[in-house]
Amino acid sequence: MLSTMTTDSANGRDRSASTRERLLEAAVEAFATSGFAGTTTRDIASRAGMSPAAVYVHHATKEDLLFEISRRGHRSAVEIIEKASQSATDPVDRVRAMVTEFSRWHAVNSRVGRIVQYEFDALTPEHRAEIAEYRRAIEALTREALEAGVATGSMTVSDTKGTALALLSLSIDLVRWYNPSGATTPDEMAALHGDLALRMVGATA
Amino acid sequence: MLSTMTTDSANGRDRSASTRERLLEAAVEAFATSGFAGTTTRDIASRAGMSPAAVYVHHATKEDLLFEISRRGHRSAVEIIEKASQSATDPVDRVRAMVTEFSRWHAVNSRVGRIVQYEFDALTPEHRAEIAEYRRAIEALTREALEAGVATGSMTVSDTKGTALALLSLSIDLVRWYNPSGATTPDEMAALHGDLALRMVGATA
DNA sequence: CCAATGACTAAGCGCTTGCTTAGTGTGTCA
DNA sequence: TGACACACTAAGCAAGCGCTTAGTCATTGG
Repeated sequence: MLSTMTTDSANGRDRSASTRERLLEAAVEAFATSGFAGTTTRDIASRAGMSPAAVYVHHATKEDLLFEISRRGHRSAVEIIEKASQSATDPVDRVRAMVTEFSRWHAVNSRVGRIVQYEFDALTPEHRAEIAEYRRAIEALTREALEAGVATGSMTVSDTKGTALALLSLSIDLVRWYNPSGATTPDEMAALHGDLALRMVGATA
Repeated sequence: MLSTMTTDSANGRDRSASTRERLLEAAVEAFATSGFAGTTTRDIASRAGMSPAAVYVHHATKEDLLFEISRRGHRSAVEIIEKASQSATDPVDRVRAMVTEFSRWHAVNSRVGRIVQYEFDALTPEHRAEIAEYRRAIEALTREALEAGVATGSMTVSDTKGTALALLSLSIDLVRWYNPSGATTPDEMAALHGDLALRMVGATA
């Protein structure tokens, strides 16, 4: 029989793991709201309902919290765009899928997305180097999709690098203003950006 | 005869005004590099070659420096996009001019642009209210240009509000990654975004 | 049942923060 | 020439910072 653990009957290991996650969630809220430099470790602890020192039982430094959030966020985003890239063989369908899913991800995960996109410079040089790899992968995948479309003649794009960055900008800039409790749903944002992307690459919808 | 003032023979009033500007320029560099919360008043003072207390001779608080930078930046951006809006009667030409000039502004002023776009939440509620007005004006001008194009039949846009935000995203997201000492010039960015904008609104280039 | 383990806290250390105070030096007027 | 005005600084204050230390207490394996 599977564990019927309730919140107040966790064993040591479960308790530790879930507290670690609670602190990460508290850090996401704090960093997304106040930025990394504007957030205090006391703020993170109190959002998680714990004493200031509890943060350091589970995470070595404040920057380690940021790195963990940024790494998970980037890996999730890369996964989404890779999956979208593989979902279609036709380059036009592929570009639509990639932009649609990338925008949906930024709308659904707008709090984490804000940290992912705006707190890159707050990472240590070593951590920044790892994160930079994920970003390069996303840009490369996008550019390759455009090059494939140009090669088959189904798209008209003279500056594939610049256009790839512009496509990504549509999705990424969402985290600056998107309001999860507003009227526009992630699906609507995703569909709009997917349509706009096809126009931007000169594909016939 | 006009003043032949040299840097070391300024009178009190000139000296005061130029020191005030030097501190603002130092604050722009500091805020753009480290963010508002990550910048110390000592950092601003030392970038301006002065003692920490000198900041407070010319500016009441650190947030006042941010507000002055943000206000000037927004006013300049509004001016640019208003002028572009008035430069053409044909809606398609107007949209191209607006996006072209807005992107050029963000590429040329990428340091100030970063502060303008990312430090909005660091302002006091009163200051934030004034800045919000400038932002509303920019969004309204853009949406109106699209509505004019739809009305004359020269554009095909079903969601004018969403598309207006997407057009602005192209320009604004520049400040996140644009490198002034890189290979791409502001003119190139501006032209690319102008072209993409016309495709996005379904205009025949 | 008892020693060991490890999650968690109270208190606080050394340092930095935004900003102030008290004073110095220099150019400007009557 | 001397009193004033004002740009600017040296020193420092109260508060808050990231992080540590020393310890309490509940759970667990033998």
